[in-house]
Amino acid sequence: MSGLRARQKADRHRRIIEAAAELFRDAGYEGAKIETIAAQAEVSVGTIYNYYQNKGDILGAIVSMEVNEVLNAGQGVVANPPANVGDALDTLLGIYIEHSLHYLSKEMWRQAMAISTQLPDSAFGQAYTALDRALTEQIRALIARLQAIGLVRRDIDGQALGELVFNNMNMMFIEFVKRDKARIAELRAAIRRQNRILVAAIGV
Amino acid sequence: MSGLRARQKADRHRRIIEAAAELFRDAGYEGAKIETIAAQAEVSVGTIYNYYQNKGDILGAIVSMEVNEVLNAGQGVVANPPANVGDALDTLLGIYIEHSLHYLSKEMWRQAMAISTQLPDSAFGQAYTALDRALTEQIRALIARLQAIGLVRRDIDGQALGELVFNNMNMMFIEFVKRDKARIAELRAAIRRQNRILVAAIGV
DNA sequence: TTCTAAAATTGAGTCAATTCTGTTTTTATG
DNA sequence: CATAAAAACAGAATTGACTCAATTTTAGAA
Repeated sequence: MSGLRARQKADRHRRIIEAAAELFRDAGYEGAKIETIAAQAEVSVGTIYNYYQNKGDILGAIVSMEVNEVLNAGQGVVANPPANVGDALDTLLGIYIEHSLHYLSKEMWRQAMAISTQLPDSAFGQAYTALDRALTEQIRALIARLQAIGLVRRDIDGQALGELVFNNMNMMFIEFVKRDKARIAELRAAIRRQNRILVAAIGV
Repeated sequence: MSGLRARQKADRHRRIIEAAAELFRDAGYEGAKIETIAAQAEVSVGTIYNYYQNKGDILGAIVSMEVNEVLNAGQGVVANPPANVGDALDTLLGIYIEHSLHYLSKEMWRQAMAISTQLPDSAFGQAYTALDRALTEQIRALIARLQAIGLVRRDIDGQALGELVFNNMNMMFIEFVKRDKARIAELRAAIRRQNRILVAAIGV
């Protein structure tokens, strides 16, 4: 079953994603018509719906690539964190934030977030929630690491703290993508300021 | 200019909101067709669009009523908070959460949140952001009150703390409305657990 | 009362996502 | 090779939010 059909399938998947990514960037998510994506990918409209359940799922595939890359980059920090709680958190969250606009425009993020809330049970909705959980888990792992090193008090509830840090960052990120004018540097500074309260509380 | 025309206008507004609220609840947001809302409100489709810019704005009007009610209820807690930081936060956030499903179903919340992210510059998007800010401000006011009473350390950055608490609650609430099965009691317990870290850090 | 400009209403028409159904291509089998 | 079943494709048809030009209603002046 890995003959012609499978190859064509993979190729069509790729063509659709590439066409969509380009059009989403150029014309925006709403501006990119399925018909246009289909034309550019050289498939029919029906075929796109054979590959993806809806327009959102196409965007979802692009978002997944982005977040997985970020998760990968984050592993390095968890394995070898800066020797200071504040910097450790700032470095990990900094990686998330700095990577975030690499493939996705703010408008694409807005759409992706909206869809994941609107249709939490859709393929993309579930994938997005899983990605959020993976990020939370990575922050929790960093905290556990800092506890092991002795930089964070052992009696701190690492799970709760990880959720708190992720939730705050994520909410700040949502507000960030909602305002086209907002700058990355401001976002990071605001999050650092908020985390300072936590850092003071959990340091040994 | 407060004659017949103004009265009819107010009456049509009310009829549209009432019809929409009922249909959103019964058929869901997507399931409620503008045509049906118009029929039930005894106006034409065009008239609805004369009163509201789009379907989301109709939902927006309902959400605003809900949140304003919650803000009102919260004032009492800020004016007269429980004599204990953990309880004070829990009481205020508890009011928000317990009221939240009074007029709005989870599905309606999901749609409202999605629209506010998707179209942050629309009438509703801006109103929603303002409501979020008002809630954050109320939490900040509670913290300031607790500082004044002497329950919270004066050197704590009240603004940053307020944002942290609100962002975390809001994110948890988003996850809550995304899962139809999630119970209010569980949500409150999870938030209490997260806030415990903060409470330990900021108490005198 | 009658008339007129402004305001509001109407519903048929437009547009784009999604669905549906008949056709074509691929694979597996004899 | 021939062929039948399965998988995938195509694009016309449907659906529902939203627009707009024509019509109706209202407020106030004469």
